[in-house]
Amino acid sequence: MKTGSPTDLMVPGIRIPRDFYLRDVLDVAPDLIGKNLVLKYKDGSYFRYTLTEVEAYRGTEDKACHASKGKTSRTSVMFGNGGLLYIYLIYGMYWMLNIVTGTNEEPQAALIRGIGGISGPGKLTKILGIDRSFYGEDLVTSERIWLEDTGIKPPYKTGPRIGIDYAGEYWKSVPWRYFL
DNA sequence: TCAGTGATTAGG
DNA sequence: CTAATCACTGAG
Repeated sequence: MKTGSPTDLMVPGIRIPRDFYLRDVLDVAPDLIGKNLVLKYKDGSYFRYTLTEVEAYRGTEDKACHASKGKTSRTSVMFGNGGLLYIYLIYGMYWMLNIVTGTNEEPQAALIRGIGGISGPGKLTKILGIDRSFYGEDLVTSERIWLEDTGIKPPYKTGPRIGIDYAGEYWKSVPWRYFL
């Protein structure tokens, strides 16, 4: 069994059900802080890391959200029900891990920016081995990746989202980044 | 500050 | 087909 950093709760919890993800991303994203991300590998080993940093991307209005350019083959999963993973490659090197939220035709997702002691969305997917093959994976039914609720709700801070200079002043400034 | 790196997208 | 873009990272 692989374990995380000393900051991890490292407490097994209960798999989070569908309803959790079907809410608005502005409710789900802060609720993700303190939840455990669990990965099970083919050799039987586990990762169980606490989510420490998350960003919300919300709807076609949000100029920072990939769905603002409409539904494409890449973003299609965001237009479905919550609980599935939206994965994409950025700068030719880094896979981004996003959790789709909301209900049908409400394109939303939460970007996972930090887990356990690992800070940075590109670094964590590299360490976890998350790639293209996780696109559309369902956190509610998957045998290799899911979220657990330990019942602990740590206090969190908020701030503007990172790396979205192209989105314009307003969308750049909304405090949709949540972190420990 | 800046290069690396390649999928995705819009446009011809 | 071409070219621009990019929810990042690590080196200097």
